[in-house]
Amino acid sequence: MREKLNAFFKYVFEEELLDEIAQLGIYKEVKKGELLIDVDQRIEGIPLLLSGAIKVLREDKNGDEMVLYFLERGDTCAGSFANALSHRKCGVRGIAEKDSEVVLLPIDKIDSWMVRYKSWRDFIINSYDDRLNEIFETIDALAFMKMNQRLYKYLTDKVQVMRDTYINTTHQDIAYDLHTSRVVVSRLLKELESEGKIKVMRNKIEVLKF
DNA sequence: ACATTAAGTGATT
DNA sequence: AATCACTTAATGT
Repeated sequence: MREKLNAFFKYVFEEELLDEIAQLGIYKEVKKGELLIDVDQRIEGIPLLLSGAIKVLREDKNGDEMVLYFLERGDTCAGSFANALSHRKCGVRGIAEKDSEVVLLPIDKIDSWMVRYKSWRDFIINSYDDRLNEIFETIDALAFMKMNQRLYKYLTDKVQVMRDTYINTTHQDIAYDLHTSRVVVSRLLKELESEGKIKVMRNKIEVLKF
């Protein structure tokens, strides 16, 4: 556990803090497609992402959903931090986009770490800033971008997060993530293909330009 | 061979 | 850009 932490956090956190995390954190593997957190679920701990990728979605009462952003290794869901402290419920759903490893940090500790470790404070504040900026990006995409641009952004983001130019997914699943219909996705994908940006296959898309 | 699921298409709003 | 209604293609059993 300590080695896994060192891999990404060696120069992020102080030694003692790393020791505490290794000692108190609960290591958890989340397989692709599994739920890490769900809407209205009580936060059991702050997740530190060691490897993999988590897709974070917003869901409304009708069950309609939309992707907000992806978390990568070294990220944490800062929103869960405030929620955890105030014992509020979570407003988003987190699903593993691929097999991932997380460390769940106990709620009572993260508070005291704030005053004891500068690196922890910085980490949390940075995390907030990162998440906020990502949400701004998605708001911009929603408000100002046409569906074809949004689709392309989605694909290139996914390439980034998955570190693979091949995306295994169906048109329908993309439609759910962008909150549109499958027919539209199919047509726009074909458009992007004719522009030479991607190549579409059954259950698979290759992103050529990104 | 048949059923199921993914993807393509034309027309309509 | 969404929806409908339908076709075609790929895949599993």
